[in-house]
Amino acid sequence: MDIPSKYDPKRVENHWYDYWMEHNYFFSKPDKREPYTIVIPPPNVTGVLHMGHMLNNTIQDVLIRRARLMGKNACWVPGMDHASIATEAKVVAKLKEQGIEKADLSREAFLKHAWEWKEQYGGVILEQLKKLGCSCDWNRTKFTMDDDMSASVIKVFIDLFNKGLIYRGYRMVNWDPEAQTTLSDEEVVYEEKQGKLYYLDYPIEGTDEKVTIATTRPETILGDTAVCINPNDERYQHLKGKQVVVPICERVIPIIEDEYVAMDFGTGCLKVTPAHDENDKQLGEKHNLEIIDIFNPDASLNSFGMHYEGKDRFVVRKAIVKELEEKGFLSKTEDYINKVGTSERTKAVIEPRLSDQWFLKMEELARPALDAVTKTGDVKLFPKKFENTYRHWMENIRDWNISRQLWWGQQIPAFYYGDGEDDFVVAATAEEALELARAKSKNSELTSASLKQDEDVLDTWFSSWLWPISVFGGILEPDNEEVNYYYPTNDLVTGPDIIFFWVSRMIVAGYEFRNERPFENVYFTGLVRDKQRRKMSKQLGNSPDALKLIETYGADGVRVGLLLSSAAGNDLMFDEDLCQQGKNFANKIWNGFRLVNSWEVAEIEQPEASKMGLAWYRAKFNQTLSEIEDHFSKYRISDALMAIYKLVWDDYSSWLLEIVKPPYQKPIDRKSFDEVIDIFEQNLKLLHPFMPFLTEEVWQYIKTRSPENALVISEWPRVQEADANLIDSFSMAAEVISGVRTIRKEKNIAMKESLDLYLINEEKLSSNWDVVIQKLTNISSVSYVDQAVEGALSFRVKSNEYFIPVKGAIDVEAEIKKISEELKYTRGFLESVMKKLSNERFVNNAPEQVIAIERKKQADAEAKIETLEKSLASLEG
RNA sequence: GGGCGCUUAGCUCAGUUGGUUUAGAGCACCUCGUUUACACCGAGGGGGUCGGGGGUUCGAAUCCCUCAGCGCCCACCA
Repeated sequence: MDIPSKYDPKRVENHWYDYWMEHNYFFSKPDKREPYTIVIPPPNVTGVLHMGHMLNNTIQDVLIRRARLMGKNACWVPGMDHASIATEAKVVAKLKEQGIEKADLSREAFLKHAWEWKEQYGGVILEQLKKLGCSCDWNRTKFTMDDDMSASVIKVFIDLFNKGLIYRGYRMVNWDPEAQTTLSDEEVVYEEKQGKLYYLDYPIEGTDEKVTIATTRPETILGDTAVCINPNDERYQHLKGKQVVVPICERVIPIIEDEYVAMDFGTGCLKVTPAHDENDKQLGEKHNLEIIDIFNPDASLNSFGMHYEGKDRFVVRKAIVKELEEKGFLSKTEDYINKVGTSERTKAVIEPRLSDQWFLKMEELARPALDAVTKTGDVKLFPKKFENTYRHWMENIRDWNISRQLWWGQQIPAFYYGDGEDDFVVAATAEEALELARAKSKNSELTSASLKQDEDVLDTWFSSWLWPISVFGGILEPDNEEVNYYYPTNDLVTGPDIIFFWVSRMIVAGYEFRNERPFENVYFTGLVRDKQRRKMSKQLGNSPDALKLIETYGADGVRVGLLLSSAAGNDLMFDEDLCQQGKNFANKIWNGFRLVNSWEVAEIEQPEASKMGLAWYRAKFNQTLSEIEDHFSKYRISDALMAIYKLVWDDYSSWLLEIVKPPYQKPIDRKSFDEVIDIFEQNLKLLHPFMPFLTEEVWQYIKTRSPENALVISEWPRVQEADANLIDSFSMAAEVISGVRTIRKEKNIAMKESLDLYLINEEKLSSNWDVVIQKLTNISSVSYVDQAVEGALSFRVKSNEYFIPVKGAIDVEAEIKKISEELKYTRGFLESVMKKLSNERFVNNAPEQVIAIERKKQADAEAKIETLEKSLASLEG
């Protein structure tokens, strides 16, 4: 039977994924085993697979698959996030294409469209994750707007409201005029923009004098309700108690005094617009100023904008500057770079806006979550550096604006029965609300028709912060079997960009609603960038098509490529060459299998070389395995993979297989063969979390396996003691092999021409390795001698000296040169050692062990120098 | 403006409490090779005064100071 020399991922990947699904290997339910749980960071329902997802989910799959192999009850919960702003924007855009305006639809009609959209387009990404090999328990797929998930959100809202932690407030919020909704502070991105500072003259009422203020937003003068000076400002003492006239609208406003004003910025005179600036609003409250809101929700001017009514704020800015200039109010303009808040989602410039919003008090809630990371270590962040970021945030936490002026999401369960500030109740259903409202208003005449539910929905993160609990029903049924078994989860893998949005809030929710951490470890991946360190983005078009990559390199190749150079928290400079490396590795493993598979087995004696090689590999394997375990324990996934990569490529393929390989067209002995197969299977187990498809394919090719014996559910090898002596002595033998190969190469001696090897065994190296050396270098005899062999090529390993007599004259001069160089290096080395040893203070202060090491170095170097000098003398003599 | 972090071979990074050869890996590079698993390969090789300067120490890539460059987070005085 012919096996192709190239591994073809396309041929096998779908097959094995179907096989895994068919046999329910990813399915998890509570049992006696130890659980190992990961909840997926739910991708947006609008999302398509990009490189960030690939990296993130590959890491999760590695962790889950390894846990499964370790005999744990591995449970990876997949799902999607309803992503209110993003999704609503997509649906609005789609409707617009069909000529439908959201404003013309009822809430119910819009939501119907939204759900239709979700059913039709949503969740593509989950199908794509399957292509990547993700072993999620798909039976558990959750959506943050599933009935039970929404019910959990509402329950939590009511609970927090009843605890007095949720309040309604008329506050300055970040308004996105394009999406026409509020954003939380975290959703605002500040960008440096070249702007101008306009100096405007305000006439002082009843005089010919004027006062000059500086502003970046001249259009807001129509909302001015005061001018403020610093009471300590010598320049403006004469203005105290006076009033000024606002240009254009000619409103008369007071001059107030407050130390808040910086005397050294601008003119030291500040215009106060309480409706459109957070600081101005605070000034306004302090000084009882009128609030004049001049904007419509879309940031066009309203009737306070006078002749600018209906025009956009930026249009008005230009126009009003012109008008001010014409009328002589503009004294000068300066270039000014300021940071402008923009919407993370729509990129629109944020407008500070006063409105009724819902807030969650965070300070008290945050405390246990802060301690869990910074004090008790109940929650560990990888890499650790993010603990600082986290601490800083949690220590300065602000109240969370949880209302959004959207329809797609969980509608806030507040019901109004009157116009008073406090005329509302919070309840899960309209019926309960009515009952509460009747009691609260002491009006038994109230009917459901007179109740009006709050129009707004809750911030998407207000549902996803419950994710690790709510996916197991832990909010609605806090004592159910599932949540008791799976919660707290083990590892969370996500990006550092959502540490505040999501990670910190989940920790808060965990302690508040279950009195327990939501997860033990958080692994932060880096950002996937391109070769030039640019972020991957649609606009730049530098983001490769994820599915195309899988098509080209195979899922395993892409997984390995992504993982090879991505330490936790480090950005990954993605380059397709990495996937090529992954693909090459897959092929290497494939061919390692092909070779073994081609061997004919016979009942013959096991060659000594094979016996040695196999014993050595066992030791090497165990040594590497313990390194791998160490890497995993520190979440150094790339390092773990690299260790396996080298084990399989170098130790297994290049050394072991070459050592045990039977001569051409000769059979291999049964014992060696069985052992190689066993070793290969152990390798496949280590590789499986990283390269699930290839390894399962090969695993099932080696032997016929029943579904109970699939690789995906086999057993992760246990660390056994590694024989360090075997490893050391082999590495010396490997150097000898390398020495012979170098000579062959330098002298152009073909491999098929056999050679004789002589050695002066100063190191007392065991002769057991001779058979291995002979086999790998085609040496026909090894002889132990006391003296240098005349007229032979030579090389040294430590203080051992090796000689290979060759036909014809050797190039004495070249030999002398080579030896002289080696001598020079060794003498230099010895010198550096002696410098230390002859330093009294070193000898007196350094630990004994360190001195012993230096003495050993000295002895080795001296022995080697002696050898080299002898060789040199004999050559020159 | 405040805070955190980074700077080690061409590239991406290791280097664990300062001491195991005058610094390691993978990739890339160079040379040779159609050896009967694999050219998606094999063998061999070159390449770094550990960002600059100063200090502590018997000893510094590793600790301290300083300068330079880069990145991230937070704040946001018109």
